[in-house]
Amino acid sequence: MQTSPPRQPTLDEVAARAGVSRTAASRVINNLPYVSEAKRAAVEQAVRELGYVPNPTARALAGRRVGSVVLALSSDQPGLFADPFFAEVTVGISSFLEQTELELVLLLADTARGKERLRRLLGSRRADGVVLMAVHGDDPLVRLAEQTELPVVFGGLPLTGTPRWYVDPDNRGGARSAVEHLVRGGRRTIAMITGQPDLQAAVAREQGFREALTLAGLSPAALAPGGFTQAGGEAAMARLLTERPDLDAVFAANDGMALGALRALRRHGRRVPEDVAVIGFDDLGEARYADPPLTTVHQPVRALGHELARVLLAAIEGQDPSPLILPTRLTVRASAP
Amino acid sequence: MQTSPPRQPTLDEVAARAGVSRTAASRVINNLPYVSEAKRAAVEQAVRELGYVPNPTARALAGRRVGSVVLALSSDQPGLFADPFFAEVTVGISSFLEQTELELVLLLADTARGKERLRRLLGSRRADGVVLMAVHGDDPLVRLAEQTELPVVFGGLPLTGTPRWYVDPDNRGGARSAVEHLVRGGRRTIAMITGQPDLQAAVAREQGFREALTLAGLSPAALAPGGFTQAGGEAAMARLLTERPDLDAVFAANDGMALGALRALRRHGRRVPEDVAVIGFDDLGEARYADPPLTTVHQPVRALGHELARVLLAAIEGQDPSPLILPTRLTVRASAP
DNA sequence: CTGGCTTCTGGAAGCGCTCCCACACTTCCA
DNA sequence: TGGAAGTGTGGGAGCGCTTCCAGAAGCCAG
Repeated sequence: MQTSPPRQPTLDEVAARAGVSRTAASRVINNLPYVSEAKRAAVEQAVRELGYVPNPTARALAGRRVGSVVLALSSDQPGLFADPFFAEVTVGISSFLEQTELELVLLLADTARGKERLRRLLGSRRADGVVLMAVHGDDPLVRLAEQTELPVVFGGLPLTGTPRWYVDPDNRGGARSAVEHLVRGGRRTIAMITGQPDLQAAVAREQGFREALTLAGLSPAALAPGGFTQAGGEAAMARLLTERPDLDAVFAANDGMALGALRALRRHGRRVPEDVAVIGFDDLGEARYADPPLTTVHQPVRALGHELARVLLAAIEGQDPSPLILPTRLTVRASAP
Repeated sequence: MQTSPPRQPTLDEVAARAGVSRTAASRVINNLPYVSEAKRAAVEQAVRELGYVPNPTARALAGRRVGSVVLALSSDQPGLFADPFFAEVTVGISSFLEQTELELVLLLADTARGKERLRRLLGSRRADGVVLMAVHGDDPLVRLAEQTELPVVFGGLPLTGTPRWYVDPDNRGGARSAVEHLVRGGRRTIAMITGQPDLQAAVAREQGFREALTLAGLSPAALAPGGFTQAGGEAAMARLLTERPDLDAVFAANDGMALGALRALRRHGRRVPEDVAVIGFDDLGEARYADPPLTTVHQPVRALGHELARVLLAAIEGQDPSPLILPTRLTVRASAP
């Protein structure tokens, strides 16, 4: 036997207690004009006394906004979210949303079911907006996302086309700065471990790599795909060493692959950085603790999340925020001094 | 000028098209009895033709369930969610929820505002249930969570008290198995790098450490807190070496600290495992790639998420699922063969 | 054929809120 | 001094769904 369930007070109860109409009470709650100071005060007191909290469900049904935004990863790799990159982005988004009343819904669409859910979501007003990340190659969701009236902000560009709203790290510039650093350090035989070719970030990093080499009058010593994983990077490095035993530097499209490369180099008896310099991309904490500590292109991951949320909010509010390219910056450590 | 917004069809429209009452249509949608086969078929066809999708907001308002569960981290460390542990748990939860219609709301309550939001959430029916993780020492939310009628499942036990529903890895047993392994390997002077004393997991791991030593007729060589961070682990290891230069093994309460310990040991010229064996806890991927690869207590993190979701669902459905202790298992690698 | 089941059926009352609108009362300026 | 414009005020119609309830229809034992 319980005491009667302490039902949440409703707006009607607040209004009754304050001696005003529900409409007036609603205006006070939402901080709208056309309420006298006296009534405003009365309502505010009633709210305090009753511990009133607006019911977001009712609000969503009656009004336009739903009160939540979705962070969706549309990937083909189950568990991709476990990548620390996304966790950091999520923290950034969440910390921005904390200043608002919006809730963050996580939609990890890495299965057919998940994708179906995301598709349905885009076609209906069940959230106020969507941050869409990790879209691969020809993901049909990209087109869907562009057609829906729901504001969709892309975290990272899709492989083709340019969405209306996006926030993207400067992948090309970052890759370029890495290569420039290697060239400045006297390296001439520079290879690259590339990421997945159906990810725009991987393509852009490879582009930057090639550009910088061309500008320096060099050409790539070799390239090998590493699939953005540590194991893949290790294998790729081994292949590169076979192909170009004379290479004196390698640029990996992310830190995980760079760490794998370090392992492979060690196993093959190459000293880092004396024989081979290594540069990664991301700077996600693990880089600092690598052995040797990894020189890497830092990207402001948490800021990325922050900006994604900011842009999405602006879009929801009917503004037309401009897309954003976030600067990246080379962090020099021992692996490529 | 836009074409008319392609509003989502409503249940009324489905009912009209199928030539039945809204009530009947609702019954079909919810798979309830008392609808003739003929009407059922008609409604199903109308649903297909119209592409009808129930509006969860309206559903939530009218019915009892809200259609979402909350994953809340009540911590004092902003950005704690960036810890790969939580990302993995989240993946586990999400993959379980994918089989249901429930959405996952993320509430990172690491600020006063966030905690206030969590408090309000617990006091209102704005979600169907809550998974609460990372509660520290005397977090007042624990009491609140126990009082609310909202089902709350704890991921990891709070420091004091035993909640009605929880899923917890076998921290004590895992720590014990680590120490037993060290003792079996001939180590006698065993130190520990402990976690934060206001986390039950840290306390339990220290307990297991002490128990196993006692059982082996030994006593702790030394203990030093490492705050669960890599940098903290590194500093702690340095202190341990000063205090007990003769130690031949160290158990760290998580992998991050163990990695820090590896660095410190290397810097101090100790060989791992020849001079000092190192064991960590968690086995989160980074352990495999450490140098040397880290022996560590594996805990089934994704399964933890999975079970949390399962238990929560059962609780929501009015059952009284039993709490769960998930087994941990020592993974032997080179740092403590 | 009657009464008592069980199975259908749909009207109507909400869930708690927002917002349109009609109306009242002030200003303020031509 | 009339009325346009600005400020308060609350009634009421929804938002799209679930669910209660009253009643119709079908079925079988007595």
